[in-house]
Amino acid sequence: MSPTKEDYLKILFELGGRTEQVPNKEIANRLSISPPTVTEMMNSLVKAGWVVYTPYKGSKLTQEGTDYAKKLIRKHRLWEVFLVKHLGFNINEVHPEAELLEHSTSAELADRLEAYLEFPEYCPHGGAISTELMEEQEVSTVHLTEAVLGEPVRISRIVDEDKLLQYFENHDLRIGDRVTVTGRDSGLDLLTLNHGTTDKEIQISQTIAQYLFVEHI
Amino acid sequence: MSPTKEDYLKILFELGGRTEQVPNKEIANRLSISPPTVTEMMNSLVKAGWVVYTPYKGSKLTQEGTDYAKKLIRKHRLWEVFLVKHLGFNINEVHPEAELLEHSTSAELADRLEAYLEFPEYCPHGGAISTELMEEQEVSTVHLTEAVLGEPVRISRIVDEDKLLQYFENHDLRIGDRVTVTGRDSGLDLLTLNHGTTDKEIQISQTIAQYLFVEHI
DNA sequence: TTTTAAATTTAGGGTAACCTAAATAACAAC
DNA sequence: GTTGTTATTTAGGTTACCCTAAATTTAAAA
Repeated sequence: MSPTKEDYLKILFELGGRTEQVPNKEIANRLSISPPTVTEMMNSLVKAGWVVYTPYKGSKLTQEGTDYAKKLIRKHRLWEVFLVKHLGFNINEVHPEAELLEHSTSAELADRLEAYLEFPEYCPHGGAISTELMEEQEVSTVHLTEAVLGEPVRISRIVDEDKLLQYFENHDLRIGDRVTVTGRDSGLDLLTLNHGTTDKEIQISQTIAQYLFVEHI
Repeated sequence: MSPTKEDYLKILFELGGRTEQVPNKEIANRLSISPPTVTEMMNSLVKAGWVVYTPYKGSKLTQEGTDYAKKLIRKHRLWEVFLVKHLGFNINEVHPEAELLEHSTSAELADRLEAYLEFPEYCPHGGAISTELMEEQEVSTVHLTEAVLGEPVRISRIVDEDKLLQYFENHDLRIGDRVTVTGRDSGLDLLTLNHGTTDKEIQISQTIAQYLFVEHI
């Protein structure tokens, strides 16, 4: 498996490819490559058994593909914990480092690293580390955009892209914070929140709010 | 820089390409690739300024190439220290792991790792970590095959290839051990040693003895 | 000095992973 | 249901890194 192919599997997982068909365009956008390249790669991933592909519709991960993606994400998150906890990296610096390291990590190394870190449950962005917890987290959390109006939720995970982290940081939104969605304007792409601790009103883009995962409390 | 090109630079350094012209065949052997591939790659490394290449003769590293190779070797050795000291890996298991990790390590990460490890001087195989110490070590150590007959030496470094480590381990040769070369038979490719601690006689292949570096004491 | 052996290069080819431009399919709007 | 827009695929091309077979250069041996 090449790092390139591994990236496709991971992105597919992150875009919901475990349960739904992910259109090529989404993958092309996330990886900043052209759509024809995605088509080509999907055919190759199908041949290798990682993906089921329906032309013009999109791709879904097979069970093997899902398992592989989860292992990669686990490695990624383990490295993030190490980089933050032991090497003193800032939370919004670790993503690109872990992105590289995950592809160079054997199963043996991942297991030993996990033990060394004393079996952390979550990465610095709130993502579950054990593959079992990953499933659970997927069920129990929803995109902030899907939270019920007026009901308080707790921020449990932030998709770790450095620019997004900066955006949420700038709006005083952090893991563990309690917020309540008070308004939604799809026309203006706006989401209005009430911050549980400061009781301040916060406005963020609905599109970007998709990258925040919350749990009802 | 691709991991592939990085490997070429590192091998070149290890084969003495800092001071001497290394023939293509040696590189081909060490990387287990065909000679034409080496020729092709050398032309590419020349164009990028890492290497000076004389057709039919061999290649030497430029100053930039040397510096780059040293940085890679430093990263490699830092990871080895981490894997052995903190993750409990066996010394002869760490080489392949570090071989992968070194290519995914930013300068920032290397520096932080080094500090975390409390600035170790040597890797588990006795190789110097700081780029300055690397130069010094190169001057002060010689291949075991070049040790003066009858004069005691101390084993200071073992080239870290798992198979070699096993070979030396099997002959009770470890870093720090004092030995004296008592005989040399180039026809039979044999080197006879006296082990300083056990006073036993040891016979090893001269070809393989090149991968042991010693210091006169 | 000529011959022979070994190392190296040239020639020609393959796969992976990218690209652009053009053709086609899907879907939404009228 | 035709039309137009958007997504996707097909066609054809590029670069990096690998290969084998054949030609060439170098160096050693006769």
